[in-house]
Formats: sequence, C-alpha cells, structure tokens
Amino acid sequence: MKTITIKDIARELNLSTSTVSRALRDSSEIGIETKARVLELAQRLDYNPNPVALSLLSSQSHDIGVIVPEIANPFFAIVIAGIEDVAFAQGYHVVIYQSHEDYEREVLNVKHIANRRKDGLLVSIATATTDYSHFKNLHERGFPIVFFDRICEEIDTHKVLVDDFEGAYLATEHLIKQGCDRIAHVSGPDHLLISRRRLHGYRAALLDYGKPIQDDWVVSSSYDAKNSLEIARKLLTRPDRPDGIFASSDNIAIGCHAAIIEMGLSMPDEIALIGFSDLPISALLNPPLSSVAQPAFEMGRSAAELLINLIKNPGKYTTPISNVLKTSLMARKSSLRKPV
Amino acid sequence: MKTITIKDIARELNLSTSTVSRALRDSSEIGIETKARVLELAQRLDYNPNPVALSLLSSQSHDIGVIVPEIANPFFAIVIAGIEDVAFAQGYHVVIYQSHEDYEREVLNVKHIANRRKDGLLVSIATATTDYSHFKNLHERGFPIVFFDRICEEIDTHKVLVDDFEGAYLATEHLIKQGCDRIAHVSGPDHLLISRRRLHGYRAALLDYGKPIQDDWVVSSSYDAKNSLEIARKLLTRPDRPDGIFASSDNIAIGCHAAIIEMGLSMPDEIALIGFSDLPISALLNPPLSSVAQPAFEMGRSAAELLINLIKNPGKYTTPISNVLKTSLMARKSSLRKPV
DNA sequence: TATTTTTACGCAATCGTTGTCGGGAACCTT
DNA sequence: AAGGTTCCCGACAACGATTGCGTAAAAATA
Repeated sequence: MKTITIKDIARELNLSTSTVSRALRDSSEIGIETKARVLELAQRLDYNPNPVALSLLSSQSHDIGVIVPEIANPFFAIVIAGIEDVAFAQGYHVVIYQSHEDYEREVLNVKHIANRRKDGLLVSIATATTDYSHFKNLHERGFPIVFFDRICEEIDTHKVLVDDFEGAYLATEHLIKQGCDRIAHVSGPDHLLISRRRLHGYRAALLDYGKPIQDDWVVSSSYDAKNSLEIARKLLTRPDRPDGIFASSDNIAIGCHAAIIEMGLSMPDEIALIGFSDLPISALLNPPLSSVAQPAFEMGRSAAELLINLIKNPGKYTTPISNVLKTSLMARKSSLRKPV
Repeated sequence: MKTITIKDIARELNLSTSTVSRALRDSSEIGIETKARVLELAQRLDYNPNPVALSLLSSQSHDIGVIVPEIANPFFAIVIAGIEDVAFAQGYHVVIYQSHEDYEREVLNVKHIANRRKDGLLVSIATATTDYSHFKNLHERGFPIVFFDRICEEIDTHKVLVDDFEGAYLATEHLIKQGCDRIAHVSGPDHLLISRRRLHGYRAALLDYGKPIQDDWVVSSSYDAKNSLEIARKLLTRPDRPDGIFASSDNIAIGCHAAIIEMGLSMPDEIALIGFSDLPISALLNPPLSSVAQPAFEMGRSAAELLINLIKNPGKYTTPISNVLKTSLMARKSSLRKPV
C-alpha cells in the first residue's frame, strides 16, 4: 500500500516539503507558479494528506465516537443517523461502538475512544453499567461528552433525552381512556433512569385517574423481546389478568404482543397494549402496535450539535444543557377499542 | 486533555525515551531494576501508548473497517457481531460505516478507510452501487478486502456468502409442497447478485415441479418493508391473485405480511408467505413468518477470519476463497397449511 | 548606488514511539 | 595487564505533516 506523501511531491518538483505543504494550503508566501505546479502534481498523483500524521500533530482527529448498547436496535440506529447528519455537515466522522449492554465492553470502548484521540464522545449507557467512573475520569480531564437517552445524572455535562415521564403518563392515560381498569406495566431494568421515569409516569396517571396501583402488576424485563415474551406469558396466566399493558419499550411490547397472540387473547378487547419508541416495525404488526413516539433522529442531531459545540469551545465552561424532547402518542389498533 | 507520554516517564526517571520504550516492551537489554521502576511509574500514571503515533510509525492501525448498507438491518447487525467476535480475539478493533444504500456515501467511506490506514475492509455493497472502481483501486494497491453477502464478482478476493440459489429453491419448493400453485416472488433490486440468485432459485423450483412461470408474478422491491408493503398491495389486488409469495428478504416479507393482514386474507390458507434471512422479529409476527435462515453470525466470523489472514500475510498471493454457507428452512405458520 | 523591503523558499523542531547504532563500564579471559 | 565480552543505556533518525524562523535574491526605495 504505497501511498503518496508530501515528500514524493517535493522530490519530484525539487522543492522542500514545507513549500509543498504551504502550496497545498494556498499560503500567500508561495509563488503563484510554484503553487500551480504543486497543485497539478498533487491532483495527478491523487495525493491525500495523512490524517494520522495530522492527528499526531494536532491531537485532533475530527472523529467523534458514539457508544450505543446495540446498533440492531432501530431506535439507536435512527439516533445514529441523526448524529451522522450533523457531524457530516461539520466535517466530523462518526465512529460507532457497541457496548452490547455489557459493562466491560463499555469501559473498553471508552478507553479506545480516549486513546485514539477522538474529539468527543456521545453515549447511551449500557444496562449493566452501575459504575460511571470511566466516564467521570474522561470528563474531569476535560474530554467532551454528551449523553443521550440513557443518561448519567452524576456527570455534569450536556444531555439529550425525551420526557419519559410525560410519555409514560400519556400512554397510561390513553389505556385508561380506552376503558382499561387493570393496567400492568412491563418495565425496563430498574437501575436505568429511563425505566424509572417511565414507571413514575405510569404510576402518576393511575393515581390521577383513581385506578388501582398494584405492585405485582409491575414486572421488570430487559429491553429485548425474547425476555419480555416469557415475562408476559407469566403475567397473562395470573388469575387477576390485566386488561391493559403499558410496555416500557417497543421491543418489550413486541414480546407481549407475541404472548397475547399465542394465548389466543383478543387485542385490544381483552387486552390493550402500548409500547414506547414507535419503532418502524411496530406499525406493521398485527394488530398494529400503539406506541409513544420519540424523536430519535432529532435526538441524534441535538446531541451531535451540543457535542461539536463543546469540542469547538474547549475549556470554556458553559452550563450544561439538558435538552428534553417531546414525545407523542401513536394510537393504533393494539389499544384502540373505540373507533376514532 | 493532558495525556501521559513516554517522555514524561523518561524525564521523571532520568532516563531516555528509548530506554523507557524498551522497558515497557520488556526488552532483554534493559536492567531488571530499571524495568521495575519504569513499569511502576507507568502503572501509577496510567500510561497508555499513543496508538496514533504507533500507527504513523508502522502504518498499521489494528482497526478494520466494515461497510454495511444499514446497521438498523438486524441481519447486518448480527454479521457485525460475528465480525467483532473474531476481530476482538485477534486484537483488532472494528470500525463500522454505513452506506445508507448510497453510492456517494460508500465511496466516501472507502476513502476514509484507506486514508485512515485501516488494516483492511469488510464490505457488503450498497444497492445504488453499479461502479466498483473505488474498490478496485484499493484492491489493486494491495489493500486487503473481503466481501460478504452482497459481493462484487468482478474483484478477485475472498468472499463469504450464502447459497442464495439453494435457499430460494428450498423456500419455493416448500410453498409448492404446501399446495401452492400460483407462486409470486417479490424480489430485491435487480442488479444485486443476491436478488438475481434468489430469483433463479425460485424459477428453478417452479420449473422442476412443473408449476407455471409467469413474469408478471415477479415484482421488484427495495430491501425494506415500506416499499414492499405498497408493492404487495398491488400484487394482491390483481385478478389472478397468487396463493403463495416468496419474498427475497424478511424485510420485504414483513411488508407483504402487513398487506395480507390489511386485506383480510387468511394466511397461510389463502396466501402462504415465506421470507429470507430469518430475522429475530420474524418468529414473533402473527402468524409467525416462515423464512430461510442464513448463518449471519457465522458469516461475520468467516469474513473476519479471511480478512485477518489477508492482513497478516501481505503480498503473499493466495487464491481467493469463496466461502458459501448453507441456508436452512424455518417453516412456520405463515406457510404451513398442513400440520406437521 | 546603497539601503531597505518584499518575495519566495528552506531548515529544523514538533507530535509519540520504535529501531539502529554506538559506547562506557564492568566482568572475564589468557 | 591487555584485550574481548557482556550488560545497560543514550543519541539519532524515522513515520507525514505543519509552522516559526532564517535568508538569499529580487524589487523598491532613498
């Protein structure tokens, strides 16, 4: 893999590397004729500056790292698309990492990002993570970090999230208005902030409408369909079967959906179901799944904007912004008992 | 972001940088005592070698680039997991790029990978790509490339794919055995090799079993559910409605699935449906979707192994390997008319 | 014509690390 | 005691590019 360097051009043209470098950057202290010769040859040889050398010199990479739990999760995939949208326009490249919900992997990814002199980090925390010191260290050393969706409260930096409480409230309220009395909640892992906030929203709605709050109607699942399928099976075979389920994510809802069908229960009449995130697949289920839509693309855009701002104004302390985005209710057949 | 370098250690210990470097690499020409002092301080200061400097020196990065059309596609997400599995074990890091099925983006990604001195490239080609010169250039300069799934026939390098013909044949044969007579095929984009091979498998099965082959029963869709939903709607309203559909991918099948439900047709009795890829979501649909399973994880593993082999034996010309993996039929309710 | 200014370029240091070479000190050999 | 090893370590160059500084020649000025 012989690549063309500035030296090759210098040798060919009997110039010094400094002259070539300056000619390429269109410096005013290089003769017009010389510039033309250099530019022509560079073009012809398809010269590309070596970003590694540049990175070593400037300790900047123009790369930003993104850590998500799983790229297979469409929500994160869309967020990443939003990040790429902004980053690309600003001349940054996005390097994607997966934690696979694993703490060790997350730590490793963070190290890799710091070592490789990435200019900044966007991260949504893994389920397994309870110790945030790998982020804290980086943050304290002045490394730009922005959290999105699964944020870390303990670290004082920009964050982008949705109003999980409100979204959950809306979803639960919707089930109540559809005539549900016994509403269960399949929540996400307890220690994730988003899980807890959605749980609170659910509780608040029940309380406001005078519906019964039963602790054993709240069951916890990991954020994937396989796990929630099993959990929903158990939930639905209980004597006091709920007549409505608010699932903490669409993945969880998809598992519940499958369990409800499997058991031959009618949806929404016997059980109404609503999820959270509004993944593209949800509307294609049978019956189509109701969900609380999150502006995933916008979340990515906002996070990237905040990060790049942080990168471009190093040192300058700005009070951290928490950008809370609005959710919206997508009512579909899985929860719509009365025709609209 | 002050980071510890080898110089800091050298200064502190009154040694030269070369000595420190060798001590850290446990060279035999450094005194045991000196080594111990260096190691202790390095540990205490949390010294990490700068990979950028190393990369500049060795023109190796220990990073391999992966370009896929969309990370949101679970098939590719699983392939990437397989790639990471092997790469990680061999000390390589995987950097993920998305082409978003766009030619320009793909070219840009390739450039980025080459410029950043990635050690190799794993790629599944974008739908929009018809000109392969960006890959050819790289390949001719000796850059290690391995294609997977959506391969490029024109380039003489390792490839990993599944037996698309056989998979399609199996799927079609299955529909025939379930009593379907008028079997349609919703294919992928025509210029993708995998689309064409699956189409051929479909045709061959119809031919072998003496079923009618009608050109207007083959309709082309892009590899996403939204597009195929519309296409399936048209297909199903035609007077000579098919009684079986083989979809070229699960995403396409999901669109067909939604259309069939939407039109109130019974599945599998009025229309049997089978897809290709066996995405995790497929088994959770209602009715569960039959599909041709591809060993996605294994495909990723194999591709990564071949690539790392290529990287570690530079120059040494080895005849390119095409690793063709086997598919397997996952028959579920969407196509199973007779109880098993 | 003598002096200053401008033009146009080269030298060398720098980023962090490694490999080549060279050399002083201590030890061993005869 | 002179010469040969061995052991430890430092100086230097290199990877590719940028940049402050120095300077010869040309141009402008006095």
